[in-house]
Amino acid sequence: MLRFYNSLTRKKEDFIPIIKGKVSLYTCGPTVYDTAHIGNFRTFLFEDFLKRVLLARGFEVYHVMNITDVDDKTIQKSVAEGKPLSEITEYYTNLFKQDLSSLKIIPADVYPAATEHVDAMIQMIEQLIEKNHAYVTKDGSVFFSIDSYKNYGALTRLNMDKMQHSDRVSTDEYSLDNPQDFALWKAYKDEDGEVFWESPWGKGRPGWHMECSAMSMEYLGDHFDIHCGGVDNKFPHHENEIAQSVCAVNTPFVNYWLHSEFLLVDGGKMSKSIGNYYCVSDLLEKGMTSEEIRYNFLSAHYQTKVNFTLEKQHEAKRSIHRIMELQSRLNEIDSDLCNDFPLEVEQFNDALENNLDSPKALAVFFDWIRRINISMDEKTLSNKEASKGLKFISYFDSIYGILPKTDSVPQGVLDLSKEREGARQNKDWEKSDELRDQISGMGWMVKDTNDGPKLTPK
RNA sequence: GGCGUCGUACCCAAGUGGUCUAAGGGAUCGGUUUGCAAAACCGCCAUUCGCCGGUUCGAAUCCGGCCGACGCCUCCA
Repeated sequence: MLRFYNSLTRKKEDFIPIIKGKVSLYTCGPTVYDTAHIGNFRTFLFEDFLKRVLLARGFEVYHVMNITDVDDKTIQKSVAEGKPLSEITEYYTNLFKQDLSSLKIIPADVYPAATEHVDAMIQMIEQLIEKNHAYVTKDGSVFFSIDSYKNYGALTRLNMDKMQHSDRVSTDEYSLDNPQDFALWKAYKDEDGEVFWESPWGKGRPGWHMECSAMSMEYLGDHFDIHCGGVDNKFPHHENEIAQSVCAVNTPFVNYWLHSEFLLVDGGKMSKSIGNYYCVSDLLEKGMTSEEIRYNFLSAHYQTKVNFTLEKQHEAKRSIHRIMELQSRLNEIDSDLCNDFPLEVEQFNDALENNLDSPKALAVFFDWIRRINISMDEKTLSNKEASKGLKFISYFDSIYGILPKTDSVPQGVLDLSKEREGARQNKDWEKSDELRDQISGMGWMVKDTNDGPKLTPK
């Protein structure tokens, strides 16, 4: 039985989907005003892991990830660069999708963009006004009245009376019923340039939280299974989303809220000014592979902070190597075809089902690796067990996605290796070592085994 | 100021009342293997879980205090 830690109840709960065997999943996507950084991708990678576990446990998953393509930052950028909003957002949306695919993240079923769902948002805002949960201000903005929703603050348990106001509360909010009311619709201002939509309240654009409520409802229905995001989105984003959605349709909104913790870099929050700021492409350029990035993120539990440092690449590289080494050892055995898994798969699944305990599952997997290696060293591994092992590895990788595709050995390297074998037969060690260096220079390693040389990528 | 998360070996990191004299990975060291290296494989590596008290037959796990780190507090995953 799958169990998740539900942020809403602050308990680990059995996962029971609304419709048996099916899961409706909504994950907060990026604001496409700049390149997403690896902190963002920690969350997306956690969501990918969740999805892969759901799929592996036999659920049918319908996954929606929004693209926020209109907000202050996107508008600012489009004005600053003198380009239409859509040009900016399309550019960064494409970059985002490239990064997703380079990290081997399974794509969502839909990526709805906020700007394509403004009508649905307007409709929802009208419903809220009608039910007295929202009101129009003089300038033509619409605000949600948090006093109209008794359970406001349930997710984060914030005491609204004691909250210290940050100086970001702008002066034009003096007209609000409650200074903490949030915008559903923002009236047009000059700095918005060409960005506006017509609405019953005049020109303007939707507030940030609105898109997730309107789009999740459109694609997943009023009430769905899982909503994910980073912890920082609990407040205000998710809190506001709940308020809007519940008040608009009077049904429960989301059953399970899952939040992933922050990624720290060199012990602190990533920030451009400190310079500890990485994008996926930065890491790839530094020679880190997408598998190594996945390993680093997935070797910690999603609810703990991960401190990312470049030195961790080594650990990832060695661990991945170890798995691949076993895989290639097993591949050399004539294995009987069989559909079973080793016993350890049960513990492995238990760990995953227990709130996605990926480090624990990894530990089980590495325990199994040691057992099989010992058994192979003692030459007591049966063909059937070898076959089970290969199945286990591929099942493992269907969830972690950390084994790179193995390249076939280039002909040039094969030729050199053959030449080196000749030199070794003649005990011409000098020439042999020279050829080994040459092969190494081409990115391949030679291992001299009892069955002849084996070539592996470095 | 309010709310919250966390502190486990040299590093990373599970475990949240008994099977814990605490998984797993990396590094180091020792060994097997090897023409030699490299790689691979095996073994070793915390009587102890930030500190101090308490509850309990029993605590890394629960409670209180202290110290330390980090985050959120109106548009940052």
